[in-house]
Amino acid sequence: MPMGFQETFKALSDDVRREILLMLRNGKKSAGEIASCFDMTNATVSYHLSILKKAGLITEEKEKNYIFYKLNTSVFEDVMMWFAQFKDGKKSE
Amino acid sequence: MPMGFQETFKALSDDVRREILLMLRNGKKSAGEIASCFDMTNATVSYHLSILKKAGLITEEKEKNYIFYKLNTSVFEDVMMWFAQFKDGKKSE
DNA sequence: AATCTATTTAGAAAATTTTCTAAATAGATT
DNA sequence: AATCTATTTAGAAAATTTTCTAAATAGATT
Repeated sequence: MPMGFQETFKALSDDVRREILLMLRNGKKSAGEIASCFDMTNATVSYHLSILKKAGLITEEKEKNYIFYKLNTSVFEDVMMWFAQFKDGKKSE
Repeated sequence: MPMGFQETFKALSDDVRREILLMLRNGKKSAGEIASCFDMTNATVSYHLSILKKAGLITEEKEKNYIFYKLNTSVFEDVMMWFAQFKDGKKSE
């Protein structure tokens, strides 16, 4: 689903979106719960959620008329891998 | 020096800048050497270098009339730490 | 079926980022 | 001292991102 690193790193480059990710560490939260933590409209938070979703960092789950979001840890692993290239990278290159 | 994560993640969110970082894995390179790998003006690459420098991801070193850039691995460690928060984060929180 | 509740989508304005051209800087060479 | 070489800075244009308001969607309740 995620188009690649460009999209994922762009998603990670915003304070609000990183805050959302931290917020989801201990389990899923609805769009409304997430939005209530910020001083911006629900529409704007929804925009940020869509960016995180496109980047593959979160997934959604509909229940009643709520939409719950939760972390997709596998993409975090991928980003970690990218950083691993800088750990004593001299050997393989 | 780096103002914090916002700046560092913003710096990492651009393809050109991530490419520069990869390019510096096997040692320092001058601004000109770096610029020659891209299809953009030296001035533009200089702009990207300044963003990476402000983010603390690279440092510069003047020699003759060249300016050499190299990775500052300690800031990479810091970013890795941020990601570590998502690794089985349930216990401590 | 009408209404309510939670959320997203569309479209526009504001803010930020990226890129360029032209000029500036600064050390090295003639 | 004049010039050359490598690089950056300034300022503007173009592109992208963030935010808002208003309207749309869709499932739940009355």
